[in-house]
Amino acid sequence: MSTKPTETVSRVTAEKNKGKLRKSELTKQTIVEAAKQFLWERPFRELTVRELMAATGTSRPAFYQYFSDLHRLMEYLLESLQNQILEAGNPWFSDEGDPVSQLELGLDGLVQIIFEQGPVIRAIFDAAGMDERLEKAWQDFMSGFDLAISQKIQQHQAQGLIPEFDAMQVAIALNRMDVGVTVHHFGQQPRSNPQEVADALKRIWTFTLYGHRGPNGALPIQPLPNGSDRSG
Amino acid sequence: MSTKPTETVSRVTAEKNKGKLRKSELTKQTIVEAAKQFLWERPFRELTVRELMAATGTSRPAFYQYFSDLHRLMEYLLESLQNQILEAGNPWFSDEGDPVSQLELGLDGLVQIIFEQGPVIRAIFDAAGMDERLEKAWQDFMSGFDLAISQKIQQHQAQGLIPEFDAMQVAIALNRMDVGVTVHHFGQQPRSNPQEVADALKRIWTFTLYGHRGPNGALPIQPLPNGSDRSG
DNA sequence: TGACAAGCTGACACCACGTCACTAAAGTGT
DNA sequence: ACACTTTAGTGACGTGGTGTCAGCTTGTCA
Repeated sequence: MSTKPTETVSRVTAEKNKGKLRKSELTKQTIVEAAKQFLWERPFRELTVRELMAATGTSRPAFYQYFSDLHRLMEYLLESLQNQILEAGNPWFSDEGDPVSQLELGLDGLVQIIFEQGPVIRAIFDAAGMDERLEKAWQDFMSGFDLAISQKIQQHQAQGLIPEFDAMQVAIALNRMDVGVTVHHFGQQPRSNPQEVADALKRIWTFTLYGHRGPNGALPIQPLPNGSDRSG
Repeated sequence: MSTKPTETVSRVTAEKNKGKLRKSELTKQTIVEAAKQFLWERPFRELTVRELMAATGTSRPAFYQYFSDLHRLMEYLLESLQNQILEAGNPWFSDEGDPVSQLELGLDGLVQIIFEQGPVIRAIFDAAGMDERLEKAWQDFMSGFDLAISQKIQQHQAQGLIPEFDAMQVAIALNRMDVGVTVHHFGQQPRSNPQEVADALKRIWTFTLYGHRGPNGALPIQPLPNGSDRSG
């Protein structure tokens, strides 16, 4: 976006590269893949430019042609991740179907994605604490979800599906829970069983937002005079 | 514990030091205080031994007489914290009174403590991602709560106060939520209003565990679809 | 083939770290 | 108060990872 190739190069690229990657782009992807592979086995704190580049076969200084430091590399990974999560993320945000089922679907999808790249996500999370700019990027990433979730809550509150409470505060809490839980369970091998994790998250989300029973055909919030509420 | 003073010193200490600190202990506390003060203003990643010791007035190498590195210093802070949290922590774990009220009391206490030392706790949290041993200590710290909470849940499940579900998974999730939320809100200045934060946490905990009404026949939280439940 | 750019590299200076041999200060017994 | 021992503190050093830079290769096109 801000750094665009020179005129000469872009012309050449247009002529010659029919779906073929520029060498630079190829090297960059090699670095990214090596990093992912590394992070799948060892934590971010042990990643060094030297070792990373040794794994790619090119020299250490070459790294700096693509990323100004390791945190920028993580920022790059975060961007890719963000797209994936938003995309496969959340049926709940659509306005179709029963909210509880859609919420559960969304959580299943979220857990699945994070499960698939747990260690890499954990690395981004860890790295965010070590670099101001990456931390900011992570916060923005999270804030986006905070906002989307709180808006959805408010929408359902307006429809009477969810009781009144401070939507943003609850959204922030549930969001932080999702991150903490998935990083905990999937951040390093051996990873936990995603189904159990998803079940716990679904329970907390649905109980908190919709009460302990489904809203479809049943009152989302029902006072139930006598106490028999279990049998989940 | 492991490092105990020599025989001579301990005898002398017993005789002469009536509440008077040894010089070394004094210096150590100076370092700890300087660190806390620093972390109240700037993140852990910017803390260096040089700058820390400059603030204490003693030389940089002196630091290593008390802590083998900055992460050990954070580990020391974690230990102090642990005591405080366990202590003032959780009325819920006692078996007296209405569980929902006790849970809410415990959460209020927890939020209060974390509020009071938010930036320091955040620093420990950040630092945990940068050092293997500190990370282990943090995990143990968290696991302790996971276990205690899940046992309490199981106990209340046996009494029929809480519906059946995987207690440990839910405990882990709620615990990670607490950490994520409090670090988010209180980890740096300006800190959020602790009351609002506590309210959100209380809602999620109680709705998840006890449903939206108290198990004691009382209504700890008014469900009231129209009503405003957050007074404070 | 000459010329130019893209990609890559060896070598460098930098900075924070952790250690060590040593000095200074504090404390202890007479 | 003194000599003596133990504890506390320091200057100087080597190490390892970082980020940069001038220059070398490689590839491409006229």
